[in-house]
Amino acid sequence: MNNIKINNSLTGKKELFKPITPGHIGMYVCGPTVYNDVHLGNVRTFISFDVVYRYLIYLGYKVRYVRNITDVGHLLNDADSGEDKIAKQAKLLNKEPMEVVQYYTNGFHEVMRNYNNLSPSIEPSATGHIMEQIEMVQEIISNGLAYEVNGSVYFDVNKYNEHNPYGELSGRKIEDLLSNTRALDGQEEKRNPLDFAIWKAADESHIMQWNSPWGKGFPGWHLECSVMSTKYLGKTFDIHGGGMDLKFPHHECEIAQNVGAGGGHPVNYWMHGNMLTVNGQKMSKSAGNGFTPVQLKTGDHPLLEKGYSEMTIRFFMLQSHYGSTLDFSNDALNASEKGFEKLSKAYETLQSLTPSKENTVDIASLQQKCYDAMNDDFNTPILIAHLFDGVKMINSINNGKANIDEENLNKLKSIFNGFLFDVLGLKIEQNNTTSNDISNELMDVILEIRKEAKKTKNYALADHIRDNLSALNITIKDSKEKSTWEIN
RNA sequence: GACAAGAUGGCUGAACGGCUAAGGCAACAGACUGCAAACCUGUUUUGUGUAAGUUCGAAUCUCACUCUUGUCUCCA
Repeated sequence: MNNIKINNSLTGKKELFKPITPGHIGMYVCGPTVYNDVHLGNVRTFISFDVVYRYLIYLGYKVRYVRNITDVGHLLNDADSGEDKIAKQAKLLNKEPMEVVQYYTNGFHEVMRNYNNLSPSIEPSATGHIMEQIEMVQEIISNGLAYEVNGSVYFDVNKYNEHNPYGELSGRKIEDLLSNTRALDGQEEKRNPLDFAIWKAADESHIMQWNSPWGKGFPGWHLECSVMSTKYLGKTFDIHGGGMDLKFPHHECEIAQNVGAGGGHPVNYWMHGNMLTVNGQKMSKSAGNGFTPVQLKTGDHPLLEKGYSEMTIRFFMLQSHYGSTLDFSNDALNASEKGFEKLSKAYETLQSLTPSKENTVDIASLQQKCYDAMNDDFNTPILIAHLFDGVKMINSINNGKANIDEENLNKLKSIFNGFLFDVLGLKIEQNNTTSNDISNELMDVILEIRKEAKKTKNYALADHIRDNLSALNITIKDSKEKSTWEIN
């Protein structure tokens, strides 16, 4: 079996991965809050963990992958006293909260599909687990780690910290946190500024609320992940993923809640994906520098020179390691577009290669390198570099400069199918030549005329066609068999 | 301010003490072409923020400095 190493954010070290139950893996990833469109930064995180999921499956593990939908409980303003995000958007749009939730959940799923992410095994929603959340609040209270004030329940961080290291994940010390706490409104109910709401009382103006032992209210944001991961993966599970920006306070609170409810430390390996930046700044909803997937596809954004396909973007993201920041720029995307084209073309060439008797390429070693790359903390950029070694082999064989026998050819095909498609989740995009709309038919006519002109050595006409099409942003690409075209 | 991550060639981005610092893009040359483009092949002498230290050996470890980013309030 393969030895996978994972950079564990809890310890800050690269550790050998050992599942709790051999052959089975439980993985939880914090999903989106469905109150508006996802942006590219969100997409990056989900692609990163999609590849983790895909690789573990590829190795033969049975993986239960849980990714939640947050549809309540995300407070908008400071100090746990603001409005619920979903409820606010519902008021603005004059819709039922669940209507908002459904709309953006659908949109999220569509984006995930377009980027070729696999569906998680379970995608639970916070509103579907209100009872379980109430139960966990009760457990925490009964363990003396939470207190109720005016119908709200707060987690007692100081008390927790007496026996447990609050801040262990993010490397913070409680004294530092205390000394740096800002004075905020709406904290008068808390005994300590670090305390956080696990249940929040709702007045009548709140349009999302449920009955509870403490009156009408709604669950705190951090609670749902603790509850749902426990319910579906057990009190301790293998991998917990999420964006770097969730490390504190969200994941820190999650640990505290699980421990506080008597479950012990919930996660063996914490994985955090790094941020996508734009001109060096974090892409975020609040900064307003986020591209929606649609804008990226069409290029309809001031910072974009043109549109890019989903697979170009997926490839672009996988060319960096999930733990590193990745800076988004037109140059970088153009480079990825070219690179992915080259890879796609080589894949098509691979299908047409014919085996020979002798063999001059080392496919076994290539395959081992691919596994090694992924085993080393899911190092997709290295894997891609090795696949480009494969591209060079494919082209050499195609040019007659190298030979491959049947056994190795089959192995090479399985490497590309396995790592390119199954693991990296890329797919070859079809050109516009297969569809049969009118412009394709017109272009066929034009290219046929040009072909005739070349045949009769009427180069003036052939060049005239090429130049005038070029003026329309249409590029003709000649090859030995036929000419193709594309719009720039 | 506290804590965390980081600074690698023209751009992007790997490496986690040990052969010529990966790969992609760009540039240049060749091959192909009627000529180009595309595809293919090859090449790209000064590149690891600054200054010290540990070591036989440092991009990698230690110290200082400069700068960047993130978290500390909702965010993947």
